[in-house]
Amino acid sequence: MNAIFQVLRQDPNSAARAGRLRTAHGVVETPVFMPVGTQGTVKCMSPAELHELGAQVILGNTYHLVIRPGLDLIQKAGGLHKFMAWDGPILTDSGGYQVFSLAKLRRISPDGVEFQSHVDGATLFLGPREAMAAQATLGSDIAMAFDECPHWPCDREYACRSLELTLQWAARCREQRLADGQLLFGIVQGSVYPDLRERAARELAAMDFEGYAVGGVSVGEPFPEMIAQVEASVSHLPADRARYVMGVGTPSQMLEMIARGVDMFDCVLPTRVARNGTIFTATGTYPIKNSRYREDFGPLEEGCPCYACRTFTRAYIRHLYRCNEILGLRLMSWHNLHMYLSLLRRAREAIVAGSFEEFRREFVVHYTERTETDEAI
RNA sequence: GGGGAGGUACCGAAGUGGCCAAACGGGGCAGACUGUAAAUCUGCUGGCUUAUGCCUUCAGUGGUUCGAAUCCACUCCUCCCCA
Repeated sequence: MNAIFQVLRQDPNSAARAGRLRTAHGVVETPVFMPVGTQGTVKCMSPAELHELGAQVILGNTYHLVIRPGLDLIQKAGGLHKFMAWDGPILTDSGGYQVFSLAKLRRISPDGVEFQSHVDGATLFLGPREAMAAQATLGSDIAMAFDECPHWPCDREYACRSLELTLQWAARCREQRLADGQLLFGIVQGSVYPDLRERAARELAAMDFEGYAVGGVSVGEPFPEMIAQVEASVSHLPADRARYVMGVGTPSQMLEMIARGVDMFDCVLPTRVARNGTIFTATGTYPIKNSRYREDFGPLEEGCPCYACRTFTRAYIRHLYRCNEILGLRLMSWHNLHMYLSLLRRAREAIVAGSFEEFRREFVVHYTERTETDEAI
């Protein structure tokens, strides 16, 4: 079979599965974590470094790239892959998330969303038609439907109206022509209402997308709420298509979702938090900027094989951070991405080996969302 | 020796009779960050402390005043110019 997505191994003790997603720029082995490269770059990391870290697919963002440098330029450059010199798969977000994050700068209508550019205030319109055309020009491997990501909390009435819009837009996106070989994913919304989630999943499934995403999570809700909405969505999505939870999450959150049948994740956490001086480890996060690491000559994480840990000490990286030295940001980003990417790689190996539940339980026991600082108190 | 400028919290620097435990920067300490308006943002930064609370501070000493970082006198110290 030449299916776009294949489930290669189903975990016997959970809904976890190991899969393979075929894209125009290569095969993606799932479950997978996709580093976020909003403006045509995963901040601090070169494509060569991303390959070395084992990144299989990265994100780009339609809204941001339309504003800067503009589609014309990227078209002249020969598409986003060539422009940014990344030859692997790229997934582009449609700009739907900016409907959420730039709420103060936008106005929603049935045809789309009018944004005021956060850069220069210029008016910009993005709807299903524009977002699809833009992503076709960018030439990403996976395009996302244009959706509205509602805030949390969100009353039922708004959630209903918002979902109505998202579903209409999804249908319009589906009708649009994309670039050759470009895959399109639909996005389940519905806020915290399981019946809305179910309806969204069923209607989107009927539209026959190449893959499905769960949106509208990690918008401030507590984790039990998040996982409930993921379950409510995923359980009604076709099993033979890739499932992608957008904007998630922490290491343990991802494992919990893998156990519920999720295949793909993206999150700014490892890279953003790195630039703000926080390190991810197998036991949780800790702020390297804290004074207690002043004279700590151990690695960022004991036993970690990444370049930053093999080569530099906490004391040194803390010093770089405090002096605003770029290398510090790079090394922290390097380590955090390595932590995320290797975790998902090992999760996949565990699924293939039939030991995912054991792997998940083992990890979660040692991993706490608390920081080492909390433990010390 | 003569003339001038100045000494404020960890540092720089405002403040020149009450609204001053003292602006603002920096530094320091901590926190946040989940489809990236983010190398960003928030809080604390004299002591005691729940405090619209008390105590100790604006070079030092003494004074004027109901009240002084702010006015006066003297002392100490720093810098600049002329000898």
